[in-house]
Amino acid sequence: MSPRVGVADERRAQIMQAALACFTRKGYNNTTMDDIAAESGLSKGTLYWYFKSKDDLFAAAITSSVADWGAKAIATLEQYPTAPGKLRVLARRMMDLCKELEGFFGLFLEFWASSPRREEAGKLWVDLLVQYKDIVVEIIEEGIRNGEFKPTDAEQLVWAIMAAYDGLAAYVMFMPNLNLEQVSQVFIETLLHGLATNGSEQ
Amino acid sequence: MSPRVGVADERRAQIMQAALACFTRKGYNNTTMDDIAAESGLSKGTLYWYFKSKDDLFAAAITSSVADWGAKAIATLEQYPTAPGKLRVLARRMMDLCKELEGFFGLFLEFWASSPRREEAGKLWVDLLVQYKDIVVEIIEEGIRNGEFKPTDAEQLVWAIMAAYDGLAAYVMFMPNLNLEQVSQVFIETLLHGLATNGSEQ
Amino acid sequence: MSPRVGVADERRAQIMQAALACFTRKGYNNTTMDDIAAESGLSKGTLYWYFKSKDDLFAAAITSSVADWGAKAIATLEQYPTAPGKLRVLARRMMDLCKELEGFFGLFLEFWASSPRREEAGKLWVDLLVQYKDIVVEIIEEGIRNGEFKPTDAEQLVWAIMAAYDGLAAYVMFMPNLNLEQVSQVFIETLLHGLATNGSEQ
Amino acid sequence: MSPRVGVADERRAQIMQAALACFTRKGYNNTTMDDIAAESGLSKGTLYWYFKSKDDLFAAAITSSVADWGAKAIATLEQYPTAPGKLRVLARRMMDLCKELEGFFGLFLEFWASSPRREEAGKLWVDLLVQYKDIVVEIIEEGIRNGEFKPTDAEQLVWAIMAAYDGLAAYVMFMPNLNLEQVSQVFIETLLHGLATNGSEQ
DNA sequence: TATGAATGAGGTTTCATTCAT
DNA sequence: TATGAATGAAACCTCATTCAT
Repeated sequence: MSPRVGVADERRAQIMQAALACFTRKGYNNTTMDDIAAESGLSKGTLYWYFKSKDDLFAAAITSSVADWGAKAIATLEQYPTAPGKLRVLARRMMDLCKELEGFFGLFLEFWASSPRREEAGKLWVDLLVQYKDIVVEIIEEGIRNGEFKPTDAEQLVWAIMAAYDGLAAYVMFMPNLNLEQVSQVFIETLLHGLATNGSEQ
Repeated sequence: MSPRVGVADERRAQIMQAALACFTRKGYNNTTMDDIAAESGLSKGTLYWYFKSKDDLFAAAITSSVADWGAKAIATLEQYPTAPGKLRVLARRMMDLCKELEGFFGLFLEFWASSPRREEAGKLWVDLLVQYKDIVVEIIEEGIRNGEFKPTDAEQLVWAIMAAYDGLAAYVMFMPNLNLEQVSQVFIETLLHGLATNGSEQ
Repeated sequence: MSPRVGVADERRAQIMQAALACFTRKGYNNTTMDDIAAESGLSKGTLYWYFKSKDDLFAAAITSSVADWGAKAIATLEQYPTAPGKLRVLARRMMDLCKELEGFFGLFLEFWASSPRREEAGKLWVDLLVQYKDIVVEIIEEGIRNGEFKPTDAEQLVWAIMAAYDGLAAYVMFMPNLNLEQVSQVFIETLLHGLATNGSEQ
Repeated sequence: MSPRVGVADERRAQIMQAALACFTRKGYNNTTMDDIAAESGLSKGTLYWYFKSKDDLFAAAITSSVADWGAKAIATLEQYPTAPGKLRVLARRMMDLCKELEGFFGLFLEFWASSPRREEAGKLWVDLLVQYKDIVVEIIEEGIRNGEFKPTDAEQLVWAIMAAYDGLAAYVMFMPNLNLEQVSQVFIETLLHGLATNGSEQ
């Protein structure tokens, strides 16, 4: 009776995927709804059947994509017992993210800057950032409680760490030669060393 | 003939300043040439007399503005003898920059993402970044040579540090509550601690 | 087979009613087939099963509605013996119509003006107008034959009278304060006085 | 120095004229900005240089056109001494208007009905109507004061008269055979007779 | 019969750029 | 030099209509 159950979800996914491909390839402003229609193999009208506007489609696409990744990252962390171990893994995952999501940070910034209603547009990103920040803060504070790390204002530090990775994700867009793995490793090891309680090396 | 030169430069400066004001206020895409004409008190035609295109005007405006700052930063550093001291000062200057230049990183990213010829547009930023990177790398390597810092791949680390500050500059645009000073301080102290040779604290 | 007929007619009526509600509320162009689907509680596809096009649905809806009223009006007239009496009643009925049908004249005019095939669209209205005109002409000519009215070119006069009521129906749409009852009464009494044979007042 | 003084006004007039031609030919909704651009020999962009929107252009065009006529009509009236004489002239002028302005009433109704902001759109017409109404009311009340007409609620009567002419102007659009002159004459004479004080014929 | 997803032509508007003066 | 009128390509979005179930 309903062989078409989920057609709507499928279509939405199909459209968001096409949109993401176009957006990352050409940027938000340079991507036209026609581009997305062509990429998805659907008509422009259909795009508007599933999404209210270009803005709406963008937000949906970027959110779902980032959310997917977030879930995976958290799951992975569970298995690592020590705080430094967790941070190292997280760092590696973030590098992957930079490649997988290819410049989402820049993409979002473009969207945000171009949006006449920046306030609103910004919330989208703030929500995601805060969510991840909290996860990392918890790891560090746990490390502090365990005596692995020395007392530190974790919240502030995490903002800087996240900003570093977002910034690198952006850098790599126009500096493809940047060796993200090395950068990330040197960075995270320096930080871990800086966080370490004296005499303890992990 | 030569007195005219002054007029032309003045006009260019006048236009770039107006452009910068508009761009930072409304973003690259949302700023129209009409906006800039109105802000500068000149006519649209005049804008095109001094600048080839909107792209061109943007590049000129952002470059001159950032270059100004670069010179100042370097001059300041001279006076501080130790590497950690220099880094601390630099960090403080970078925070100021975030406020002064109000989200130039985001602005540039938007411009880059929106530009059909990204390659070209990216060069603008890469040049600036490399320039600053070299300065900071030199400081750190000096510290290593002095025995203040332990051996580290300075180049890689500096990319991460710069990315962090650029990222924070972007974050603060849509999270005005972010306390940049604290973030910067915790961040830089952790890094300095991580760089420090054992037993030595600065 | 025959029991189905009832269902079909019911559906048609249901749709026309919903259509009329939307059209009078928002005008012809501003009413979408989606609006009508929502108002009728049916799907858009169903609308097209019963009506060939938006044009078609409009014509059907407006015609059936006006036709209903026409029948009633004629029936009422029978009971009044004198020509002036009939005209007075007709005037009162026309005022009611203005309210009941809320600006059908304007609605039709919009439809007609928007229709790429005006010729065709116009016929719809001409047919209705001629039909009513003939009724009123007959009343006046009867009055003339009876000696109640002085000889007059009834046909021409009736066009003006009908135009007046249609025009008022339109006026009242954007001048809701217009007191239709008073306007109608002063108008009709002046006309009746103008038509009256000397010495006779009704 | 300014051979181009008045270029703006000239262009505006040129555009409004072209717009009016298109609007009366094809209706408001069926006229595209491309049509007007083609008709005026200008580019679409230029249309928007002089007028904020299609609505705006429509309002400007219709207002200026009707206003032109109004001035002429009033001037003509001065020369006729008696109230009936004035009304007869006015009637004749109104007939001319119907032809000259070819269905402005219908055009406006379409515009009004199609406008999402009807309130606002309606004001345009109300203002014009009230203006003319006052002129005619004044004529009739003068006639009453002179003893030419019997006491009557002039205001109400005039609304009906104006509605009749507007309605006729609309009728004639889809009934080109309607003999406006005769209709108008029979109508106005009947009204004048109805208004006349007993024993006086004009 | 009935649904609602899918279509795509076409509309209004914006805006970077040019050019006559 | 400077102006501002003029251009026109292109973008987003709507909506009457169709069609596979």
